[in-house]
Amino acid sequence: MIQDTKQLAELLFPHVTMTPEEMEEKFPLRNLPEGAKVTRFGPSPTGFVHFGGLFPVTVSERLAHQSGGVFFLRIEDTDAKREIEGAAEGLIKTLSRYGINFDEGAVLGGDKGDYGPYRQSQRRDIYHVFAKKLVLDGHAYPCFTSDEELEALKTVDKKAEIKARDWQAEAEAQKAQMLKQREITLDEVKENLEAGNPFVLRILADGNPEIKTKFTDLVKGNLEIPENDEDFVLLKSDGIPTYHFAHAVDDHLMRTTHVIRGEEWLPSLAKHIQLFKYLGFRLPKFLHISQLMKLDENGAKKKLSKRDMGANLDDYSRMGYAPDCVMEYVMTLLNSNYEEWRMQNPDKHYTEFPFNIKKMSVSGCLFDFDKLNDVSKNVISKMSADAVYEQALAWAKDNDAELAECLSKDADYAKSIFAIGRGGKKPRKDLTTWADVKPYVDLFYDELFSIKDSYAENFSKEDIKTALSAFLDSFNIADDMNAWFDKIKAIAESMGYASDMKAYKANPEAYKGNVADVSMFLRVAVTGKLNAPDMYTVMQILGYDRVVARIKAMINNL
RNA sequence: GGCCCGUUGGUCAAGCGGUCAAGACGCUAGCCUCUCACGCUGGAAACAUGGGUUCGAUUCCCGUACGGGUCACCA
Repeated sequence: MIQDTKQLAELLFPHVTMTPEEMEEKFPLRNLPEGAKVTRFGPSPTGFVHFGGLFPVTVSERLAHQSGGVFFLRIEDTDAKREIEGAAEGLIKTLSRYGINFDEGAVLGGDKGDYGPYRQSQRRDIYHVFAKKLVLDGHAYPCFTSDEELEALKTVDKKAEIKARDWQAEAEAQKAQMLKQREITLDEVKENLEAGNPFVLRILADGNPEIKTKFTDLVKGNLEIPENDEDFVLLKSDGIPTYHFAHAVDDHLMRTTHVIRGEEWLPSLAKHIQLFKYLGFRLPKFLHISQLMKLDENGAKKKLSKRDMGANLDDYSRMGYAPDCVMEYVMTLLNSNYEEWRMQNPDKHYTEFPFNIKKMSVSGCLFDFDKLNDVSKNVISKMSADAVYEQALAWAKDNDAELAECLSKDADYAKSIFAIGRGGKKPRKDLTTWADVKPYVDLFYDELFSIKDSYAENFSKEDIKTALSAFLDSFNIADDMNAWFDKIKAIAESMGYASDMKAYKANPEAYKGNVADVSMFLRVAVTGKLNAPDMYTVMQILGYDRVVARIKAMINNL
């Protein structure tokens, strides 16, 4: 180990002139009311927003905004190799559709806020200030790598070979290697530097894994964390920090109070605790959130991975799920008393729910489409006809041009369709996604209308024709619902069908059928389907001419 | 394999030493009803396992099994 850390630090970071103290002054503690939480979302711009990612994001957003704090966006673009062009913008737009908005950070159009820059790739100088301090304090050392070693890094896919690895041998080799690297001398450092050899900065870990320290995670509860003894990388050879180092520096300087992330970070927590300690930073609170699982072909639980259907948040938009519905589902999973609250507050927005960290699940959960569908159905049933119209139309414009055409040509007409059975205590729940709209409204549009269901064989065509003709003879669009239905009952009676369901059920043999059958004759002719919303209302919306035309067409085609 | 986390019906879950072990989704029987969509009343269905501690364990402790996560110059 090099004793003269001052000289080493100057050698490694001659360009760094600022001190950690100056950094502290530059990014002072936030002036926020007591209890206000500062949280962040720190995506790496490598793709779409993952459904599972919605968990930590939502918790972060809720906790910050519910407490009058700050929720900011930090782009963690420390891995240039994996970065995807435009991914950051895509993430922001997607989240915005889901009602997740940031107070500060790397928002669209540039940085906003006093704690930036908010892209890690632009914070290099800041990290180096603290890297230098760590070297100075004897907590970090350079590790030079040869070209061959660098080359090997590119070709070896450690992930792919994960099962075949000899873990023990590997660990021993690593340990030996680490010890050797620590023995580098000042002269060797100079030589390498002069030769232009790249190096990574490693932490000099003095932990003992045998020693476990107690740590309280706000979600997981009391944990036992073994001390870290692994000399993990702080700065990569390009001078950009790894996640661990960037996390410590950024969350400290940006004054994050609550670090909210997936539980896959739990194994790294020991490293982070150690780093905060070496840096002299106060540890923020941590919430490690359980993973969202999916059932694989073999019926085994698996982490919902990127390739799974339903992993990409944008998939839900395409499938026609409204963002509010997805968020409602997420809330039911995030807080176990959410559904109870919802029953008591059916009309409130989910942001009014008092989110409670204590009510968060400690174990992971399985994604359940049935539950999503149910939640979704309920959310849509409570929307206004106008809201349904607007969202359905927006979806149709992107996904179904024919439907979009129908809906947009007469907004009032479309809204009258969506108003059916809406607004009361027991609203209809026909729509789960916007993709359900077309088969639901098709009967109201001649260009979508067709006879989709057929009459059961046990009814004679003559009876059907007789009923349809009789209806046409007496049909008056101005009738109220009772008068309208009385006429149908009269037709039923005249044909030997029971007009009263109770009478029919008491003695079915006495009749050829009942008024429900007669209604069905009409329903198929008018709607093309065996099942449809209340027929009186349907006819009112369709109007006299179309009702008559469809019934006549049916009589002719039978 | 080491380390970490978890384990209540098919799924999400309440429970925090004494309960007939909530509720929701799904499934299911029936009622209501002009069909559907609602709504209503029921039903089947669970504390992984072995030891402790205790008058008493789903609840506390230890082990086992099972599940998950992680072990990069990725986050």
